[in-house]
Amino acid sequence: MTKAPTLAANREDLLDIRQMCDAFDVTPRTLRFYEAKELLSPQRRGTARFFTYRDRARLKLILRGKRFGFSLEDIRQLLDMYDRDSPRQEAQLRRTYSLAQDRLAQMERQRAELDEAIAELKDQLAWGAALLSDLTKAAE
Amino acid sequence: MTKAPTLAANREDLLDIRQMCDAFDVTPRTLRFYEAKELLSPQRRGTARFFTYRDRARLKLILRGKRFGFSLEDIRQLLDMYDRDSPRQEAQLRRTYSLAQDRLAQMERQRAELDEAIAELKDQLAWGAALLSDLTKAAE
DNA sequence: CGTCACGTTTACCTTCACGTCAACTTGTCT
DNA sequence: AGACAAGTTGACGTGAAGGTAAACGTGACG
Repeated sequence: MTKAPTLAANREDLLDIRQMCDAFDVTPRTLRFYEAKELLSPQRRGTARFFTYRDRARLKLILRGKRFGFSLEDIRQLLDMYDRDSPRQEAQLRRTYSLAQDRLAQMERQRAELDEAIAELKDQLAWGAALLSDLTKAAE
Repeated sequence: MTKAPTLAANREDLLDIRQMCDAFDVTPRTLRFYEAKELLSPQRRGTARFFTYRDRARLKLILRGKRFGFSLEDIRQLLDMYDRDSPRQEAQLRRTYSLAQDRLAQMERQRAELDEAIAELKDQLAWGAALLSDLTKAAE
């Protein structure tokens, strides 16, 4: 099991880079890289970083997105969608909204495909199991 | 709509590189690259390539795998799983089998996560829709 | 027979997502 | 104050997944 990311962190807590790395199993380099790409924006006290609840929520979405094969740039464009209480221009909101609709459609296609892939793989496994049991019998 | 990959191709048909590219919407470079990586093994008449039904089935799986964020190397290891009637050593079969079990578990986790992600996104969309309608009303 | 469109090979180029390393602060312990 | 661990910036390196360009071969057509 990979450890739960929210291990004893309240909404108002700030995590330093090490806690953040341990919580999400990423390297410091990765967090700095995401900050440079404007995917995260930790508080900076002097030069040190402190990651807020918002950063943690975003990082969770980033890592999830990656698992589904989205690029960081793709992900960046969508992250704002999840940012409920940031000020918005209507035009920008409309763009984000329609982008999110597209993404939803894409994810639903992906789900259908995933179901299909799972069914196929199960089929192959059944066949493999049968073949293995044949081999075992033949060896007696 | 992207065109159906199996457009008028029977199991015994051989496709040349152009037909293959058109059918799957990839470039020749990609097909040659996959061949070099031993993901595909088209017939070679002299220097020319002809892609078999097996190649087409494999390419479909390759592209699907990519959409789910798997690397080509990941995919290569699994492709043999789908290769029903290639000769097998028991040891190798067992490895492949257990690898496929792992992959199945991984895909089922991914499916759960995808459902969650879809639910969240829908929620955000509903909220966005409400916000947009507010903005529209306020503008009247 | 020329040439024109494709296909092939080899080699180098590019982008993304980080890893690695050096040089430098900064906080902490003693 | 000295030392040590951790964190930071900046530059450069790397592997995956192709793109691009040059040089050559080859079949089809007029």
